[in-house]
Amino acid sequence: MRAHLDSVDWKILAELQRDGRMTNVELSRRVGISAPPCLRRVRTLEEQGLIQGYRALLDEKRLGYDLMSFAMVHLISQAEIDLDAFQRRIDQWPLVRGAWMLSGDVDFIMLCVAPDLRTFQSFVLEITATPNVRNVRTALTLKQAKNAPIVPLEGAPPTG
Amino acid sequence: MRAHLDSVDWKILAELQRDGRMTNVELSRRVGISAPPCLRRVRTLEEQGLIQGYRALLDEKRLGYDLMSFAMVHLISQAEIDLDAFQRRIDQWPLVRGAWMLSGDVDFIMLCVAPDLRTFQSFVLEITATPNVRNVRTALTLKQAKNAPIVPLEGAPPTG
DNA sequence: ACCCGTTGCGCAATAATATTGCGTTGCACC
DNA sequence: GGTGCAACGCAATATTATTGCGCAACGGGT
Repeated sequence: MRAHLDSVDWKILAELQRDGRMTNVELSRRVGISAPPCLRRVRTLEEQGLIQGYRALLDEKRLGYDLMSFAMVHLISQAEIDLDAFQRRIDQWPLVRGAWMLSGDVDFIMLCVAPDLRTFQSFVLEITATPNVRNVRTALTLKQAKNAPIVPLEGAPPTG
Repeated sequence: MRAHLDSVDWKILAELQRDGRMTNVELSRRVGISAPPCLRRVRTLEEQGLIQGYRALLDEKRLGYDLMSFAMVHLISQAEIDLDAFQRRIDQWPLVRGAWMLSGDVDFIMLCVAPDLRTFQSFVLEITATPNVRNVRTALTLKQAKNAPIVPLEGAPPTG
């Protein structure tokens, strides 16, 4: 397995990040090699876990999730076992799209969706009622100002 | 064009959200119709904008972006023209992966990546030096606790 | 400098998938 | 009961994915 990614690999990642359903023929054309080695590279990137998967990007508003909000959670105990317990709790909440453990003031920040404010409010109550939760602050999003591909790839690795 | 999504459409969205590169043959098998109408539905969903695109999910850590952080920005003026100006600024920052305009205390929250702390610090200085920015608070992420598909779809629309 | 193992390329052939055309069916609305 | 629409699925074709294989480039060891 290739130890280091070359410029063709970076191009592949950038292209698939931009359009994950591009055909391999088109992809190979764009990165400048023929289709078979291109596909082999993609498979290798997938096996290495550098490509973790592919997702369709949906319009959540038009699918009934009008509301998107951040929820910032302070816990009472930050012991590892308690952090783990809270993460397992997060996994079980379907309204939580993304979540991050933070350094500093707030312990977790969660990105949540909900069909309406009432649903969201009762969800916040549920979070608040969760063991080890000290308090929850929320911030409704008014508008998504940017939704860029995961990693900024302009053809060159960030470390040179 | 179908006014309302039926259960097959929801299944398609759920499946493509989970695996955006699934072949149409496999997809059609999973949603229980034959391949041609399945593909036609997918195209329609794309044209309607309900499917906005497809993305490969990359492992940002292993691609050299060790650091992920939130940046919460207070602006001085919240006049529409100033909000728009700041959004255009956001678009030009490649380290910003996602950004949301918020209600309440903070005006914008931005999800940023960087190869290292030094790069991130100088980026924060750049944000701070941006016109109309009152202050920036940052919170480094220690760990991504969840990265779920955009919309929770368990086969049924949220509104019934 | 040469040999040799390794790696990755691309051509060509095959397998699988996407896409189109078309006839049929179910259903709402006269 | 007829008619038009919408969506289905079959079958045919076009396009794409995948595999096998031979060749060229590179690097290490003699």
